[in-house]
Amino acid sequence: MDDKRERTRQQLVSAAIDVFHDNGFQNTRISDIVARAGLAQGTFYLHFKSKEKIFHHICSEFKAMFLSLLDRSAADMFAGDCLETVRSSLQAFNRELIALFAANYKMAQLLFVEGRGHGGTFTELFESIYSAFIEKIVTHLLIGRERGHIVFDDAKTEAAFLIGLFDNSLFYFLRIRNQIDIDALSVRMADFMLGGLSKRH
Amino acid sequence: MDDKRERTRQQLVSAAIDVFHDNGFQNTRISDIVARAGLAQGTFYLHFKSKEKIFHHICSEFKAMFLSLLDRSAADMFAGDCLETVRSSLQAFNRELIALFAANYKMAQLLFVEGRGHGGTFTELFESIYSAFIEKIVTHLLIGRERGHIVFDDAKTEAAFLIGLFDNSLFYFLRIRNQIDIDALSVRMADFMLGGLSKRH
Amino acid sequence: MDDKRERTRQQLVSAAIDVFHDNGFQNTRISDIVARAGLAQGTFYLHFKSKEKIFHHICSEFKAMFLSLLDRSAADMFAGDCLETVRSSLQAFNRELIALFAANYKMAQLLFVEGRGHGGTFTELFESIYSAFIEKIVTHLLIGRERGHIVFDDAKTEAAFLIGLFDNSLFYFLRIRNQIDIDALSVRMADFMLGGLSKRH
Amino acid sequence: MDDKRERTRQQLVSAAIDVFHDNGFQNTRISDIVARAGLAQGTFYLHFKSKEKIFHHICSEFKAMFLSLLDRSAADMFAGDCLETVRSSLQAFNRELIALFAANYKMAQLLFVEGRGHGGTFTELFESIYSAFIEKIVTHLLIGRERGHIVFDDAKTEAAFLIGLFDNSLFYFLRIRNQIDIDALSVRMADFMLGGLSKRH
DNA sequence: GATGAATGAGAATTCATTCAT
DNA sequence: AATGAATGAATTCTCATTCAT
Repeated sequence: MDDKRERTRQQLVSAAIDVFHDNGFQNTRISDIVARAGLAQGTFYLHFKSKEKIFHHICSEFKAMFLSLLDRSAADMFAGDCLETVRSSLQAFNRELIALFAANYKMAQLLFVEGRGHGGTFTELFESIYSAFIEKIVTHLLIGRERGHIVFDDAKTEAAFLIGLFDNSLFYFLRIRNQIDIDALSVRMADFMLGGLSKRH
Repeated sequence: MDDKRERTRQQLVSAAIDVFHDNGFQNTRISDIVARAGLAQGTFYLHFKSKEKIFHHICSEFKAMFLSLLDRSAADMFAGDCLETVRSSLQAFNRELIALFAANYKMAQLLFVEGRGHGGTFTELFESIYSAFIEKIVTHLLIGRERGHIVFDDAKTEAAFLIGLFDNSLFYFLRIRNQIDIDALSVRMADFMLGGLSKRH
Repeated sequence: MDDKRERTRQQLVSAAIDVFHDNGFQNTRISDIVARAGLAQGTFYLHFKSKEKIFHHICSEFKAMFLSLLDRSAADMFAGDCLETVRSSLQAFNRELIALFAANYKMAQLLFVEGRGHGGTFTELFESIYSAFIEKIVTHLLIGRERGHIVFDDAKTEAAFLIGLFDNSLFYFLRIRNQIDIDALSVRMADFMLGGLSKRH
Repeated sequence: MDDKRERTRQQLVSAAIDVFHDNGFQNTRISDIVARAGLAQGTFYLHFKSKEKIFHHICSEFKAMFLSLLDRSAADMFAGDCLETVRSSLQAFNRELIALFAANYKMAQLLFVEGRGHGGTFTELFESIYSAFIEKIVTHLLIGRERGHIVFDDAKTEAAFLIGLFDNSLFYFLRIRNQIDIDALSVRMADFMLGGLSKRH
């Protein structure tokens, strides 16, 4: 039955997420993955050609979810009629994004930590997701500026600000504090973002 | 002569910074370091016990510079009389911090990228520097709030925002854009930060 | 199959006994062992963590046989009714001991030669077996003295005499002469021992 | 001055005896020797070509003392007129031999432990001294038998008995008990030896 | 002669990958 | 498909020996 094959594969993936997260990609041995999955060494190679491939598979899964969320949900980030509409769409966007990261915390951390490394095998993957993020934010920032809600010179700089703010907060809450209040954070984050993007008075 | 020993050691450190930065910590072999330094394999072990130790040495060097800058320069970050004074001290602080990171770009990236990884040998080092950063920012945020310059609920959340903003911008400018206008960035960053921390109107 | 694993392990052990015996422990490289066993380098580490561990394993195996023989066979060494009974039990004991050493000549030599070295990793193992030997002999010497068959002041001194006599004879016959007449040697050894332990007249 | 050169050489030899004894030949590094001697690494090679050479030097020194003692002192071991004369010359011989070993305990142990190992670099040295010992004993045993003081079949077997008795007792007293009563031991040893070599009655 | 930093060959060890069962 | 023992290339690390000062 193909179900069985698929189940084994899923065991491998889920074990890999765990041990990659616990030990990092480089410190993880194939033997760690199969041990956690309760399978034999050789079984791994029936499903993935290498450690890189399974890591890629995991990251791609998250990348797909992430890009799909961006498309679906970023649409009216800064596009509202008045500032309060903008604020609430930004809150909503933040909330969805934070929720996605929180629900897939380990995958997200893997991609954003391991991928960021220099010379890593995953730089390409990371940069594709990072620039998609930047581009999407830039697009919406420009819309927001056009509508007069926000003010800035260089959209990419601001996008870098926003992404850093977002990324590091999740790092802080999920890894350092080990808990997160999604609603409160998305609201406060939206306020900070809008404050930062507002006209200086 | 002790000069000779010290010179060799410096060659190793500087070669290590380069190859760690180019290939990442894990992808670097001792043989890469000594090859870049133009020394023999065994020479490495005369100076450092392992790859971990030399990485630690490098990060500690940067950590020391970083903490000393924090102590020296963060003092009046939010402590001015009026908002404009605050703005200019924040700009000054940003400028110094960016300059430090830019001048020691490779070391900084090593610590903030490799150190962030899970299960890495350097998590502890990274977290010590990260929490020092958080604590320092928190202290000054509280002063700034007391003086009425800024507004917020939870200082640590705001600190995470600020650090993320800072860290990711440098990542973006130094690695993706490969150049940086320190003055412009420190000014814009200070504006965004103050905007984000201001009363919502 | 577990049989296969076990067979490989036995190949390693038996190859190790040979090369340790030929070259000595220190002069033996893991590569010598696997080469003799016709296996790959890595295979060694599937079964033993290090050269020390396999040596320990080998010595322990011999130690177990030795101690079991002591328990089984030393019982009435000096416990007979008359001197002639004592003589023949001593002969029997010698014969068994010599036979054990002859049958496991290489292991015995390893333990008694390599183990005796100072600062070696095996001093502890050797001394445990040496003192077990001493204690056992002492016990029986005391019985023999009680029954009036033998005469001496300090049992441990005499035990050291007997063990030296035994150990060095085997060394001489097995290594220097390269052959041994077990029956003749055990008889002559018993005579010498009883002569040495008898009342001076 | 050549005195200085000689003094440095002596420091090396004496340090080497100590560390060889503490760690065994193989576990001793040149760096251990020079560290103990308080000299620089390179200095070693001004005096000895290798670790083997200095070990050889040390053993040869002891070998010379040993062979000279054998020549000087074994002469009338079993040559006396009556058994009591034989007994006292044997005691005297034992006493001198034990004294030599006790005074040069570390050198003696080195030769008799390290040298005995298989495949060692020193097997030749050890065997030359061992067979000189055997030959000397055999010579005198034959004299003793001729004079009717002692009884045996094969002189080499008996020589192996005597040497083992001697060697192992010193091992026991010097290394295990860590003290030795030379007079008592030489007397008791002579008695045991003569008893063992006497006619069975 | 003495120094001690540098060398590099050689040995141990790890682990991704293969393959017979 | 699954197993897990075996493989061997790749890497770290040690230390006797050399050599410039």
